[in-house]
Amino acid sequence: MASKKIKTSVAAKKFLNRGAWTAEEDEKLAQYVAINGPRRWKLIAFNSGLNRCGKSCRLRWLNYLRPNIKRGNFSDAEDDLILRLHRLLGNRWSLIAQRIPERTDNEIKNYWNSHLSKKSKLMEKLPAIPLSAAPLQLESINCGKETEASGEAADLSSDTDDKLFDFSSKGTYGFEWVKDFLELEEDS
DNA sequence: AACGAAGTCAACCGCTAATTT
DNA sequence: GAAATTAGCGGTTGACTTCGT
Repeated sequence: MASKKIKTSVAAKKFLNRGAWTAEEDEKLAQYVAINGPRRWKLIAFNSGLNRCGKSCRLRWLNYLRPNIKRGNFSDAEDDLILRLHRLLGNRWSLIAQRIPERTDNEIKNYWNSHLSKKSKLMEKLPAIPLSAAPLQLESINCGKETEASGEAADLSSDTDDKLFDFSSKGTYGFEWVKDFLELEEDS
């Protein structure tokens, strides 16, 4: 059954649009999601008249069309925060993104791969130099946004250091947990 | 000006987890 | 409880742009 399903899926894919989204497609998707909400992406893809798969629609919405997405250059504070979060969380891009307002996991991942991974390696070679010469400017980032994601990363809370990884008790963008982490880091 | 190398980033793929039936 | 469906994640690809020669 699975193989039949795969064959159907491959055949169907031949007729789906791929590649870059047009402004017209963006508009269709945005309109449909505004009315019906961002769920059941397969239905969204079908009902909105977009010749795209649901996965593609979801990605486009999450990374470009949804409100409150900041695009363009990363600030020094964001750089610094990403570097620190990556040291803490590794390649858990979605977790990192949840703590950097208005940035998507895909954008952060790309930014890390093209910019920060080099910077990070450089830092490792120069351990005496702190990650940032300036103190982390948490206030400069929009911290007021409490979201549904406050309970995410609960899986991490079962890790070795419960206090450090207990995100559930902090506001998603409160950054209190980051301060806790940085204090622990500095003490060691 | 022309060309190749390197960098960037939007989009896709495969997989797993979560949810629904 | 099992199967099917949906959502979400991280890695990778490939088109496009920029840079260096």
